[in-house]
Amino acid sequence: MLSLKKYLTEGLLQFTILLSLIGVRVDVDTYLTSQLPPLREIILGPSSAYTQTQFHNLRNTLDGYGIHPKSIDLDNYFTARRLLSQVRALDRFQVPTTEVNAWLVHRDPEGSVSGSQPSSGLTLESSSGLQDVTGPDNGVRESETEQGFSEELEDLGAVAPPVSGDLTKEDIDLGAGREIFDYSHRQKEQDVDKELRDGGEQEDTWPSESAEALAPNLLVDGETGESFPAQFPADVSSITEAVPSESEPPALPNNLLSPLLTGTESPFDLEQQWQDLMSIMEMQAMEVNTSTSEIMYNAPSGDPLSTNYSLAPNTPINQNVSLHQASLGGCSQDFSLFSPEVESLPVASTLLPLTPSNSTSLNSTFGSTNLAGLFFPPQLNGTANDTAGPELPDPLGGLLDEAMLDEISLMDLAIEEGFNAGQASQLEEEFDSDSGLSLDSSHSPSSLSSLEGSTSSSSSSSSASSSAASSFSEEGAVGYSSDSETLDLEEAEGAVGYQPEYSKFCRMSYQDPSQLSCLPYLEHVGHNHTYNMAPSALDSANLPPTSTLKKGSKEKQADFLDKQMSRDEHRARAMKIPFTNDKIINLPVEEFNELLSKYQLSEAQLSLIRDIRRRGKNKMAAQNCRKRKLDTILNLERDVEDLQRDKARLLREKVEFLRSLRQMKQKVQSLYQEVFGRLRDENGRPYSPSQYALQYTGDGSVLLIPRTLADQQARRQERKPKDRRK
DNA sequence: CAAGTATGTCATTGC
DNA sequence: GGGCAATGACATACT
Repeated sequence: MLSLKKYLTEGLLQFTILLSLIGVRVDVDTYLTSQLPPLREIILGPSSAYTQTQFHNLRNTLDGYGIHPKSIDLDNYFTARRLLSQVRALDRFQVPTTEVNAWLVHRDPEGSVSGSQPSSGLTLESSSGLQDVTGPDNGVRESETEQGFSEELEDLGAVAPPVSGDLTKEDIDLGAGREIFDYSHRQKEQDVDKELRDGGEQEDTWPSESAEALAPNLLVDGETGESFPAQFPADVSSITEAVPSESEPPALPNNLLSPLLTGTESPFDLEQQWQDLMSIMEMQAMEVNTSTSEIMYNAPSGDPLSTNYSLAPNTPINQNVSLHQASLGGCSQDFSLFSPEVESLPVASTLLPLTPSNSTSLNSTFGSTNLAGLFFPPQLNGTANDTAGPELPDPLGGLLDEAMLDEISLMDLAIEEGFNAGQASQLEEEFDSDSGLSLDSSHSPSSLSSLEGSTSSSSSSSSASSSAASSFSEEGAVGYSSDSETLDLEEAEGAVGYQPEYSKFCRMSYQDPSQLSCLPYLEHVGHNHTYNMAPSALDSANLPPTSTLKKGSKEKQADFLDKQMSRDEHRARAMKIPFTNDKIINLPVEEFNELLSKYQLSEAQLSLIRDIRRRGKNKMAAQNCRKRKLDTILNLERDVEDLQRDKARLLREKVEFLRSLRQMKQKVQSLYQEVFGRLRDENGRPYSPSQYALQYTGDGSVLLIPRTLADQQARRQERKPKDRRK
């Protein structure tokens, strides 16, 4: 019955409306898809490389490479154990995870990143003394980790029941509704109607209430006055770390964010959002930078060298790696450090610079991963060694830079998606309200008015039985509850054996006679847009049943009914049509023809009867059509709300991801510093960070290699993704 | 009185 | 080809 055209039209309409209402494309899936793998790798898989590092066996290895055995004493041993346990703890780092598995994934067709094994340097061999965290253990860990995520997410309120499938369900509902108005659906609508009417004032106050509800979660930007989620600053801080704000704050946004920003059109004021974001970032830049530098270098906070150094590495990398490149799915070995498992997840990112997607590249990639190179990008090495002096430089600076760059790109995505503080908080509020899927969750005035409109159109009566009447009319999908003359008409028609109001109320009455049982509730429905019966019927209707009434009231009623009669009813009366308009309209064709044949009707009468029938049917069709339209709009509204809720939830999760990632990086960095700082050469002197660096290998061992070698490897690996990209 | 809304009606289309 | 449902467009009444 439904034509293809209609489906297409409605589908396109819905799609268009959805897009326009949402305003911006929700790329969170893409983001998550690309974002998740590294995290998972960090958490689940390759991170074992860290834990497998067997520092407690340093003595043996160091012996062979010229480090004096005496330099590794028991203290070092236990320290290494402690560090090792800390590193292992990274595996259980709590990173929110949800139904990300459901998101569309992309596989990066690009090959693996291969590299050469370090040929020299100190090897910190692994031994059986370390726990094996590979193999089955990973699975256990994964489940544990995910459980931890879930718990944390629940604590954060970031876990929402999947709402996927709603759209599909709605589509089905819509489809069915076009042919037969589902009774339960109507009942629901009508219940909602009732609620809305009962608590109409609530709806009006909703916005303010929601605003109040939002208040606790909001922070107000001191500069812009805009409010943003309380957790947002934490997120921004991670970004702030990545931004070399002290060196060239404006350059980064321009260079990094503009490519994507300009590439997408958003109804939101991106510029304003960016300004807000930058203000937030700048507010936090100072404290984060100083604290981070302190942690990273164990240097006095006042040490300008170390502080500057912590910032300096960011600049060249950020400039070299633009988001534009990242969006091309280019590889960066930096993340391969964390994510040898990336190839096991069909999620090669198109947005993040991490993708050793070839499954064979795991060992080679990871084995060749030059930790020092990661931590000391070439640009950094050159400058840092010169400027930072003998003091421990930032071996993790590069890693952090890259990762932070990702954060920037993610935030850029957030901005691109129209994510601003106000919106996020709003969405957050929506997300908190867990009842979005039900119809009554449509707080929007429009939906309210729509519901009211739908109700009033079908039953404008204010009597006590209005709900029942409305429900009935809704159910009948005709939209017209009949008038006050129902009883009279029934009795009048009863003489003829026809009950027009029944068929009028229950348009499908002749299809489903059982629905007639609901008719008595309609006695007091008090308006009349229906086609009245023939004059004779009307006359008779007004007399006998109301004989107990005063004559004046009867006349008044007659006048009232007269006024309530439709034009066609008047015409029918004028033309002395011998049966009711309801019969004319609602009778099946056969019965209708039969009825006509029973009377000797003039051509004018026949014409009028046909017109009445046509108009009457069309009137009901129009009402049905409008009701359908209304339902469609309501469903779309609900879909939009659902999508917005999903978006808010995903953005929240993104914030959590970033926060966890930042913490993890800081921890790795500090551990690296601690480990490196405790290494001693044969003379018992510490190694210079400017000359040596630690490098993890695929087998879990850690090498202490000269920095020059590390730089070479880093450069080599850096070139490969670029070449492949071309 | 203008604007918005609700409803009826007509014309058209497709089943 | 008639009957009919659906629907866009317009008219009208009402708020």
